[in-house]
Amino acid sequence: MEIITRFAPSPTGYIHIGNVRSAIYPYLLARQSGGKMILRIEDTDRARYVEGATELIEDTLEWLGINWDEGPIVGGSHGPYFQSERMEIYHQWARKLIEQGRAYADPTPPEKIEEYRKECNDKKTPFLYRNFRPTDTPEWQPGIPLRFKAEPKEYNWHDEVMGDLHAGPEVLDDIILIKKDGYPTYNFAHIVDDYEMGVTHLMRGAEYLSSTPNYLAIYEALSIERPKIITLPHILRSDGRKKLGKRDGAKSVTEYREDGILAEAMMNYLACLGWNDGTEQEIYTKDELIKHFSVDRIQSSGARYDEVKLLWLNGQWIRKIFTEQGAEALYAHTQDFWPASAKGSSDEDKLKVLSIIYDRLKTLSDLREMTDYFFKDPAIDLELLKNNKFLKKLSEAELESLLKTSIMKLDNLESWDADTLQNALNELLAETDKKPAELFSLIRIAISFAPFSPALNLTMEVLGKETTLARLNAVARAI
RNA sequence: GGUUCCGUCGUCUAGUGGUUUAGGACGUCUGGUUCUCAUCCAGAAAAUCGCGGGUUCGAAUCCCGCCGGAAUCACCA
Repeated sequence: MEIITRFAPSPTGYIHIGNVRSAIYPYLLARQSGGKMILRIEDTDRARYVEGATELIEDTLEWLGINWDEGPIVGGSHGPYFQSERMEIYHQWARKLIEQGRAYADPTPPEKIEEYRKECNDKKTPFLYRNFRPTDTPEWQPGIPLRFKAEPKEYNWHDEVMGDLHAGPEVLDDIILIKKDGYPTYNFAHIVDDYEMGVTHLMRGAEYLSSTPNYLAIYEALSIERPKIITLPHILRSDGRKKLGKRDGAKSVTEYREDGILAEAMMNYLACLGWNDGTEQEIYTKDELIKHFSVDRIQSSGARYDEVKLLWLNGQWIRKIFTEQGAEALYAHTQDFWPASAKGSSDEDKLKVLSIIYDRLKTLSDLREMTDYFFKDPAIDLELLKNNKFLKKLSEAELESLLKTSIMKLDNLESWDADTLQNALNELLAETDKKPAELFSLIRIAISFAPFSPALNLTMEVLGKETTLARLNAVARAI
């Protein structure tokens, strides 16, 4: 049987890291089985609709490398894929329920319902609408909401992640199927759509766990087979045990892209948050995830979101891409992350800088802070020199003479490559009788005035002879 | 409050009755890689397996109770 999964977001804003996983897992499952993944836009709440949100969702998925076989843009044989365009389908299924006496139009005004609710709260009894079911129900027509007529009983079902679940009759209620504006609720629409679209594996967050018995009742009343239910545990806030949501400052996935997180790292981190293949592997490519993913190894407990580990993984991926795919491959990801000073520089120059600095990057945006001195002369800060823990014991005269000796030595070099420079630096150590910590610190600070930089000979090579000597001279004069 | 789910190092996790002195990863700490920062390498600290009973020769693993946390209880999804 072909596996068909779906990701069904509502276009109410960006996709945040708390809920992308409900797109990643269905994708992995569909791809590994040669099945299909459907993207469906659940836009039945007109009040919460956000212009452009659909495009943002599509863009986010695309960035992550998640493509869909049916849905907006690509089309498909089960469309339309926007719920707002499927009204007639919902109404047909609704009429079926009415004919069977399993749904009724509810004329009760909202204020009255509030009263019922309050009454129950005051008496500290659970509020179940079916206890207040109106006796006299009109013909269903636009402007009146349609409710399911619950037949309370026990439900036992199997969840591929949570195992065998059970719920008593007290959770079954007369939930709204169609709102008074004619739009279906999620509760009804997703059941109809999943069935019509042939979804075989339903993956969704744990927040739907407690309403599942009500869904089961609808499948039953509609006499349709339900998909396998796969409940994904929550991703928790890093500072507590609460579900991570937008209100907790859950960042959008695109925000991480802007911060220089690689899509590969994002996918890797999220996929492994709450899932593992039982081995000790930590770094997974998308293809490896597709190959090794399995639903029965998804955790049933929530996992805390840990940005520090994401950062580590991102560093791993930066290095992995560089060493396995080459400097150019990594460079292709860096366009938006260079400092303003690099604007006029050639790709060739930036590639050279990247090649010696890449293993220091945690995020691509670190480039902005870490590479500025390659592209423009740094401001001379003598305090930085004089307060250095190795240099502060040297007098100004000594510093100046060391610089001049170094300049002379370097100026006489015939070629300017890393090996030649390392040799020259080693010779300088012997000639000046200084420790590496002293001489190298001096030169390093003088040419960069940065808190850190790549190996000295590499930095000098990339900077070039002219720039290196000019900066050393400037510092020698300033002392 | 009702209902439901969850509970192994600080965090993510391995573990499905004995090879477990509970393994790995992030983080932390220490040392090494001729300067810095990072990488990399080596090492350390870190979990009475939520608690209490039981079953068993033997339990993180099975059963019961309790405790703690979370989710949900909308004409939102």
